[in-house]
Amino acid sequence: MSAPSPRKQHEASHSNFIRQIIEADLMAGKYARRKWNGKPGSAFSLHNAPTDPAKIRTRFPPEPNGYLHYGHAKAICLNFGLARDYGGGCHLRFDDTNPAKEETEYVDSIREAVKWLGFSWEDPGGNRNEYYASDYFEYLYQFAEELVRRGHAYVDSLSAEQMRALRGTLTEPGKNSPYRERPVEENLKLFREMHLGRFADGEHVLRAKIDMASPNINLRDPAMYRIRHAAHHRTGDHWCIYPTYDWAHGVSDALENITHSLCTLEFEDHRPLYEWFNERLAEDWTGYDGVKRPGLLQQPLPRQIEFARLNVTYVVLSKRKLIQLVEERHVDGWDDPRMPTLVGARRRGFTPEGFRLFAERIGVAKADSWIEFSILEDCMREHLNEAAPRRVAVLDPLKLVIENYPEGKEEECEAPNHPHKPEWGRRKLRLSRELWIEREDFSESPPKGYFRLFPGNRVRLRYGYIVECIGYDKTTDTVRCTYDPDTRSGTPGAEKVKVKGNIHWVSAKDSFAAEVRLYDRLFKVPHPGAGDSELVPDLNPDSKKLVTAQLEAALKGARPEEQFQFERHGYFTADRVDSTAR
RNA sequence: UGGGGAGUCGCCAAGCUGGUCUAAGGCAGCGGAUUUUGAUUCCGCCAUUCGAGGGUUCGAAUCCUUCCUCCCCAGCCA
Repeated sequence: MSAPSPRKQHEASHSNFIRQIIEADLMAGKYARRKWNGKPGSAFSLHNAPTDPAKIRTRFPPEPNGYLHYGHAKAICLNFGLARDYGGGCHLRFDDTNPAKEETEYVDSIREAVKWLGFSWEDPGGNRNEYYASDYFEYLYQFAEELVRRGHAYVDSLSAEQMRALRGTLTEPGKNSPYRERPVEENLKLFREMHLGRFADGEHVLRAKIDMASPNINLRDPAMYRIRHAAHHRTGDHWCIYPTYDWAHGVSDALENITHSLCTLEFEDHRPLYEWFNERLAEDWTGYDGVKRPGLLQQPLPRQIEFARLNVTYVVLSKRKLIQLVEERHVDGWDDPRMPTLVGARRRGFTPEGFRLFAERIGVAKADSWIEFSILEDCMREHLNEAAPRRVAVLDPLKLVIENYPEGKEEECEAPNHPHKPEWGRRKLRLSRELWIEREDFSESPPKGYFRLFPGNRVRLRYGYIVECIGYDKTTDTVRCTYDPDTRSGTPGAEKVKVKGNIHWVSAKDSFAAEVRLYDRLFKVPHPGAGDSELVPDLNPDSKKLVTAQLEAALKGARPEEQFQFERHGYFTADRVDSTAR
């Protein structure tokens, strides 16, 4: 009978430049013939495979060397959201090409964070799709040898400093390395010896042979392999040469059948290189022996698309700055509720639903932008307003005595668990002569416009009676009141007296004390550490406050991560790490 | 001074195969209504203007052109 609310009818446009690209590709059937057998592989290995059931494939490719933060949440929602919306799959790929920096510990935490945000990396065909760049080391090595054979790569024996000197500058072209014209056979021999561990770190490096005069510095013969005698978190000591990001990333995408490879803006001028590598590998090649060899990668090749990374005011997301906060102990660790990490956000009470709403609300584009922190907070409140049951908590308790209320008498007042959801039921609050109220709800000499408790004023005890303040006893720090027995909430005549103020309370006898932590933004300025300025002076000294609150009895059994709205205060979460209910 | 990007309301962001744009939507803000949370919900208001100038056109945020501003790039990091 009722029409949908007009507000819901015209949902905001979710259109963005990435969706347009995908929709155009889908329309053109660009990726429709890709083959897939559930296992990343070369053109040869996929030759007889069936058609890929996933319409598109995206990937979230974190480097397992730190904790995920708000920025990653945006990327996760984007990649997984697109895959979901277009009948595709999104792979979780750990980009672990650098043995010096990566650890297994982070792999677990990243996996958990993605799951927590509500996403799964299983695809329409039922494949698990959890991959590691290190899974492709063998492919990468074989492909690199092939590029050497085809004259597209060479072993350089310059030191890092010498190489830098020859690279040129932003405005001057680079110069060719003296080793650039090494014959193919010699390159092959040296590369194999690099692989075999015959050289020390840094002695040689495999470079793509592109163009030292390119105005794009990434094309000035970029490194593909470096020698690192280091144990890798997954491959152990099996390798002593490791591929660079530029070499490994595009190939990984291609092996995994990725269609749309999304990354941030700083990789824009890496795209020509991304494409160069994949195109060289995908093209057919006729060797000096006259034998034609087919391309190594399935086509069409993945397409890299760049979007603007997330910036949030009052928040710092650079790894360097986050490490500084932890190491210098300005926070209590990576999962401190004030940290912009996902583990921190979770303890803070931020929710997956809130993050997904946030990602949707901020959109995705190519313009650098700063999102106001309040938008993130609003998204969280928007979800919690729906999802969190209401409870009463007095965070800064002040004693109140109802002098005309009989000693020993108790009454049960009913309060709804959610004002707009009667189906959530009601709970009982016990009213007695002595109560705790919020200190800021009383004023001996009220400022203008103050309509809560002050001598001579009447106010409603939420869900209970109307009381009138008759004084304040300084020595016992107690507010004195009388109540009007005819004004009990929910009874006939309760509305006979109109009052503007409505304050919350808990019974002195029935409530319990508990530590409550109040968190505010970590920084007091919108752009902490802007430019190269110091970060520390920008810290908000009041970002964390501990109070001993009086909580209503129903809060006693709160389970870790259970969330509530403390009426008239805001949202609170039982800490999953540290919540000792008393 | 090389190359690659970006500039639409306080903050995001649609639109950019030219007319339906005196520019969508969200957030914030401002009014007002409901309300036992100074909350929520609801209703209304909120860019004659699209970085600036010039041009093409009957008509431009959308096309051309000049200029301005901001961001990224010289790791054997990602």
